[in-house]
Amino acid sequence: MNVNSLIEDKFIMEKPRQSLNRRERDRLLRQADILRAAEHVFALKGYHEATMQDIAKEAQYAIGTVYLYFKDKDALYLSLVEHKYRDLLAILKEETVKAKTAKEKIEIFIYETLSFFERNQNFFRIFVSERNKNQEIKVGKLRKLSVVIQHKEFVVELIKSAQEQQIIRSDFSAKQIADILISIFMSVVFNWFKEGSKGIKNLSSMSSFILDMFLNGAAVK
Amino acid sequence: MNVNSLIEDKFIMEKPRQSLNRRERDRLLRQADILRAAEHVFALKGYHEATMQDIAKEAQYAIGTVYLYFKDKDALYLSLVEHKYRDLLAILKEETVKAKTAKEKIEIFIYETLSFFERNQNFFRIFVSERNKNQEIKVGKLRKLSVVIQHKEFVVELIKSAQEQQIIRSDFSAKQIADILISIFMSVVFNWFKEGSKGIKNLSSMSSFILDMFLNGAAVK
Amino acid sequence: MNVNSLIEDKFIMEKPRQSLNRRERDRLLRQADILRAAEHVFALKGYHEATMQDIAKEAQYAIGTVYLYFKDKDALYLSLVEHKYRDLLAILKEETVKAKTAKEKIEIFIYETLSFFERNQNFFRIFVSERNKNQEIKVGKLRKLSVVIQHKEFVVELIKSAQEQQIIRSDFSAKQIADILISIFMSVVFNWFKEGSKGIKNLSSMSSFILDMFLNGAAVK
Amino acid sequence: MNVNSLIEDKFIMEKPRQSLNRRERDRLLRQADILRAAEHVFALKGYHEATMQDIAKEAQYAIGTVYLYFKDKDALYLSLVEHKYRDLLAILKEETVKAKTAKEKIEIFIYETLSFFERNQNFFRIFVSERNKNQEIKVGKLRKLSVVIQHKEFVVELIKSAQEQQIIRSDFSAKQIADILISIFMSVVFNWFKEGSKGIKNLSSMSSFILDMFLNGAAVK
DNA sequence: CATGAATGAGTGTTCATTCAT
DNA sequence: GATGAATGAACACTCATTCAT
Repeated sequence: MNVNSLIEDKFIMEKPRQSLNRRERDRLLRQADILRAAEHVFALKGYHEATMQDIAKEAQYAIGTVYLYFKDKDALYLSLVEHKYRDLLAILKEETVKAKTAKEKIEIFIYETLSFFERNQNFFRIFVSERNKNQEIKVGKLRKLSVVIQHKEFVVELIKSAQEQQIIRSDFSAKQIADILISIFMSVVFNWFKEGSKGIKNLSSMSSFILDMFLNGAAVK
Repeated sequence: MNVNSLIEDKFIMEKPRQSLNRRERDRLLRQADILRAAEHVFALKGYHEATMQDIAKEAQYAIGTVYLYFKDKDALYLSLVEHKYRDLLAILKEETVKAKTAKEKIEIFIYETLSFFERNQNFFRIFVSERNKNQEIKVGKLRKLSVVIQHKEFVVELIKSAQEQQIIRSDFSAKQIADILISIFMSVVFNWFKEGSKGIKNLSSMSSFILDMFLNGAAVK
Repeated sequence: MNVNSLIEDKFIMEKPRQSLNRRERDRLLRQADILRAAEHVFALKGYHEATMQDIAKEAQYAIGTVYLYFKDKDALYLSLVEHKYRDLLAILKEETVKAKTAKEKIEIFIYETLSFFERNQNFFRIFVSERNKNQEIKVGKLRKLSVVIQHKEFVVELIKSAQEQQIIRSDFSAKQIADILISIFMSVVFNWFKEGSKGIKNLSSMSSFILDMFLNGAAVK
Repeated sequence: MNVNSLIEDKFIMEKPRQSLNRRERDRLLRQADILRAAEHVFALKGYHEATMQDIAKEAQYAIGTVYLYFKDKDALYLSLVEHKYRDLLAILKEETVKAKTAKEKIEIFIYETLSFFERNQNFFRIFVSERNKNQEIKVGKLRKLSVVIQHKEFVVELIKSAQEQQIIRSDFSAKQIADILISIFMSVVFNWFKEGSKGIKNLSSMSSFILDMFLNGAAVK
């Protein structure tokens, strides 16, 4: 968990009084500890099998402490997902602005997301578990998390501009095509992790496989 | 739940004594009731949030009765998934043999699966939930359910023969491509259901969208 | 389970109408079947672990049938104990009358009881389990079972007459001494069964061991 | 439940830091509460009829609290029996060493055990219930509880040394004779409790009755 | 009468959450 | 603020008993 993204949470851009900052910084440090532990445990066991006790132990805090930082299990989970998405989104935005063409942007999007998940395998499991979940009433709030929506919109915008640049076909909506891009992406990453050590394909070759399949499809040309 | 598939379970090809059949048929009818209820509840709440009580109530049986037909929650869940997959697989096999070319087979595969999920929206949620789940130790047995494997193999074989017929590119493995086909498929169906009533695209147009994206990709040609 | 003792239950000494007798005899036969099964299962698993299903299966009847003959699990259990005690008591009375002296009667009592338990090892487990149980509210009714009381009284009478004949000391009550006799007896039989095959002492030698310890005690003379 | 015996569990012979001791002592206090409640309830209802809820209520704790101290019902039961036996055994060892002759030791053994059960009537019921139980698979582990075995061995050693000192006859094994001593003992205590208030014999007279019957038997000399 | 499917109260156990220290 | 013991609602599952066939 990137502490920076936590600090941003607060938008404390007021003049930083030292004593408050110290307190605040400590708080964020602990929050990050707990989120790190939660990520590990949720990835390992899934939402329901993971207990708050597990997470507290992994974080090396008492269970009561966890509740000091997160109102309940749900909030912890949601916060975890939110921060991760925020981190990912920050990277994507930062890197894609460098590119000129929409195609380059898509390439960068794929490469950077791949690389993000490589560094965050635990989160990938959670990410995958969460896509597609409309059930689980409580956790369902996820879909409304603004970062998740922002991430989705980011991809849609990517496709939209590619459509404008005549790189992506325009006979289907950007949203539909964006979903398909993400789907293909997830499928590839999923297999990558499942195969584990043996595959160890490098990121570049995987990137180009995804891009190729996405752009050109499976048919013989 | 299709009662036929339940009845097939028994391979009762012996001379059908009426009295025995009656008992047996009753049993299967009730089993189907419960599976139907389970499908509904699991789809609505997911595996963990669904309680045996919920399912019993939905099926209008007492809790004990459910246990008369399924040894535990896990067995009920597994049985549900297994039967659904079996139904789907039976349809797919039956319909694809009619086709001559591999391309036709893929078309039929898409159309029939689409149509199956249209009739089994509840199961679709479960299906989606299950793909991607490596955690959840017990439920994890699912991946080993032979019908699930058979279904996967069926799709791989479909791709393989399309590769042999030079319809699908051969620079990637049939398995990789099969995964992508299923991914695209799932993504489309997922959105279809999410949009609910408003979209109501017809099956044929959706089929051709999936096929188009799968074969030709998203790039402008 | 001795069918005779079951028949006695009814004290039907009225003129035996044939049709009724037939019905009645059938009924007793089934009752005996079930009691036999219950004896086996209760001995194996104990009262609580034994299920009515277990017993029905062992008896090769449907569960409903068991309830046709015994009002509930408790009644079945009680009936079992009662019949066994009745059988034992009948034997003891029949055999001890043959003896002249009180000492002979005691010898016969020991020998016959030993021999009864040899033939009814299953019942012995139940018998042992039951002695000493005041807890288990429901089963506690046992202590009031008249046969159990009769059996106890029989032993007390045995001791009493031995006291009158100056064979047994009179400085303690017959009841106290009777309890001790039974205790010693149970302890020996318990070990006999526990040791199982290896010990295989014969009945006579065990009888005399019990009698010796009971009469002369453990002290060196 | 004697808190001392619980504290001994820990063999805390390290320098007793106060803070640690406090926590630990609290824990043992609560454990003792629960064991006390369990003793009461198990004695009253027996193992199976006693519910964890009953015990929790008796102990005035919530059900979850009981599980904080004992992993399951079985563990609670076993722990109870173990602690009681340990207490008894400690007393017996402590008191019998004071005696010189084997006969004195036996006298002390009888007197102290009598006195222990007078203070632990509830446990006596459990003790009696447990002797004689070979069935009940789980609870059957009891027989292997080392304290139970140690207690038995203690009595056997008592008899053995009495045999060596020519006080107890040697024509039967110490084990056989030990069993008989315990049997007689149990029988007397059992009646003592059953008669309840009216009997109120004093311990000394009961001791000598047991010893007399055990050593000299029931025969007129 | 015999059957055994159906019932649902009751049990052991877990775990998110609270709160006194 | 930090702790973790205490709580009790909730769940999966069992089994004695009933009753329609």
